[in-house]
Amino acid sequence: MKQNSHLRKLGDLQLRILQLLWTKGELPASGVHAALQSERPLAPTTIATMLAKMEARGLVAHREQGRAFIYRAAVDSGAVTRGLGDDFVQRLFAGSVAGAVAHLLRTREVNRQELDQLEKLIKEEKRRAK
Amino acid sequence: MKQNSHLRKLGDLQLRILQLLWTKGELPASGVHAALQSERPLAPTTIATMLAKMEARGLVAHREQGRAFIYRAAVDSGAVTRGLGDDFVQRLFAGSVAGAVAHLLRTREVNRQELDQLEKLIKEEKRRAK
DNA sequence: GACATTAAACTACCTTGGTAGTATCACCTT
DNA sequence: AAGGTGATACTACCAAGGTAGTTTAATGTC
Repeated sequence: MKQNSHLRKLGDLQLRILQLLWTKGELPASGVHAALQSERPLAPTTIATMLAKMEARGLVAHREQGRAFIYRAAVDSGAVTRGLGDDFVQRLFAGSVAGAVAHLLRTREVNRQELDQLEKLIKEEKRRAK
Repeated sequence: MKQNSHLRKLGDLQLRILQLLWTKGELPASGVHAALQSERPLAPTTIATMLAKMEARGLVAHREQGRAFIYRAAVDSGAVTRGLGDDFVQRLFAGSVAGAVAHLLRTREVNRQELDQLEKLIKEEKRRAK
């Protein structure tokens, strides 16, 4: 069993950067800055610093192309989502996935169509769980 | 609509203390320390400091009984769960509750019985959402 | 070759959760 | 009255996320 316990905590900016790299594949530091510019008007140095910290933590990696650093994600999207999901379920619902799901469904608006899809998903899971 | 955006972030210790107060109702600082002793062997001063910080943030409140401070939660359990849930859904699934639920169900073991209950819950939601 | 441009490295801060040592204060006991 | 005990107050630190200024290295341009 993979122990992704180290990616249970992730700051907002770090997560956004990872999400960006997951969709774009690779980006120079300046490209990350540019892409985030509209939603987060940060200084280029801020992005560079963050990337360096993230690399030290093993979240991203880079290669050099001339003088530019091209960054890419070094952790899997699924693993991160999984890790943060574990944290959520663990902290608030004592590890009960069903409890977490029930809370989400009960306290939020989910439209008809989505409910249908979820119902179908549950049927599949039942079949699989046998 | 209540905007509980301020309780979207909560440290582990802070959450544990709140959970304790929600179940116990009221506790002196020393009682909080005692109750958490086994799972977190922290100094009494650590608990006291944390409670003070939490009070400054409006998470708990206290009354004095003699020289003892009796603490109680100042925020609702539902509101906190809701806030942290919002954060989870927002950050990882762009606000899609169905997406979050689907991920949780797909990537984790949920036993037959729980799946049955969830199925029932979805039917209820459908009826309500009409 | 001097210079402007651009990207990154280095350095420094602020904030917050978490942790705890030391000081203090009120009360109880003798 | 003196001293012990229990509990909070005050103060200080550390680590990590986040933010950005200043410096340095490489590139292209005139």
